[in-house]
Amino acid sequence: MALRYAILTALLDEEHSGYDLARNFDHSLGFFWQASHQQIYRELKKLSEQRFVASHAVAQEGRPDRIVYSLTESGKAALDDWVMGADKLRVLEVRDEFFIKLYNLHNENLNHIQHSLDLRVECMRGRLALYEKIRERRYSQPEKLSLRRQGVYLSLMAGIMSSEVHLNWCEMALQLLRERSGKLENSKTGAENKQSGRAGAASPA
Amino acid sequence: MALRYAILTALLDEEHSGYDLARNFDHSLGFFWQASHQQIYRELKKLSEQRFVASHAVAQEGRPDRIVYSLTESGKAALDDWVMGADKLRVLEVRDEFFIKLYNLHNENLNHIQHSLDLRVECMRGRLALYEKIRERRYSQPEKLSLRRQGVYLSLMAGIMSSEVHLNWCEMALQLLRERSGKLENSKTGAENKQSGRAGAASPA
DNA sequence: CTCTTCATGTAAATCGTTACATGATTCG
DNA sequence: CGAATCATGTAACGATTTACATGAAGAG
Repeated sequence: MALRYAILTALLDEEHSGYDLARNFDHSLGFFWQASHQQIYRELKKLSEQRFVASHAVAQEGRPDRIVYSLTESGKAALDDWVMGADKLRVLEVRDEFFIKLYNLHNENLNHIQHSLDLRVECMRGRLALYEKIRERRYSQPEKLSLRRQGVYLSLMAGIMSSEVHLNWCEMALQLLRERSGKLENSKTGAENKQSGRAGAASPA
Repeated sequence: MALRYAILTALLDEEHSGYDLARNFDHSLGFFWQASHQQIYRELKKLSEQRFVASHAVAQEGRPDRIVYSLTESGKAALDDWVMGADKLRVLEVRDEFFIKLYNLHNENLNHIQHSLDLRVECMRGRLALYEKIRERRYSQPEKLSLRRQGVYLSLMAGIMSSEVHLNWCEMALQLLRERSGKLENSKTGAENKQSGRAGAASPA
């Protein structure tokens, strides 16, 4: 039930096509709610049938028409009702299978896990850079924003803060694991242990 | 596909009933992967048919039997294979409809949003207290743990760090909104300055 | 005597993912 | 020429949620 309200919210300020919405609704909303284009098209159809959004085609040369959706008055009202309704008691639900893998850490997969962490670092740096740019461009003086834009600002800040802390965590984790794989390396070359071949290849401390 | 591996992971150290798993698998895994009891029972049945887990009933007086599941060798092997497999490129996916509501902030729902934030603060404090207790009891000297338990420790730390930062964020948000509702109050009651008391209480960076 | 907890489960509905399809355009 | 991007969609499947159901125990 939240996806439909996420879509209505993304249409508050300007109209969008399904394609636009799918890529990332607005900019920072995508951090707290993700959806594939199939979900969005399906939901847009339903919202359209219920007259919560209105659509009109915009012709383009060569490309297929864009079908552009905008929020109707009743859509706006439904959204406001939902916002005032009771919250789900689910707070900050993270779903990330990497942590399941981390529970299974052992010598044979240590390198693999370290590699995943490296990728995460890259990913988080990119995300942070994007968010920081948005922040500088559009939210540099939060006190002066309208109340609604302060809400958006706060969401953005939540995205920035949790990305930062996750980046810090990744680096802490990598450090701890490097100490470990360093010791592994030592005890292997020292005692001449010939384990499964590619156990401690990369990153010596 | 991740739920099944979460279940197998939870069974690594000790056997559990479906009921136990449903309440929260292990302790901190629940932070990164949630599932209802219906999902878990269904998955356990499948895992049982595939011989990835074994089950036996444990009789109890009065209450219905507990059906206790444990990891089999082939279950362990399947889990290890999955861990070594390619990662989903989805990093730190948060799904929290509160932020959709926050995008819709305006005068009419300001109080409601503030109240939601208060509840979040409570929730985060409770979660943090639980995690810190686990940390003190079982992970006070992370360097000395086995590699696998270091993985669990790192997951726990990720839970602690993101809960902390979310708590900070809530307090920052409340402060910003209190300034706003203070001004609202002022312009409403006229010149009388009766702010809500603790506008500068919390600690942003 | 009702409410909550323990403990398991079925059924239906919705949500989300993966795969496939179309047809023109631009990039290399 | 092959691949990627723009832009929309269908179909099938898998995951998740919500509602319902049972039956005994213990708390208030």
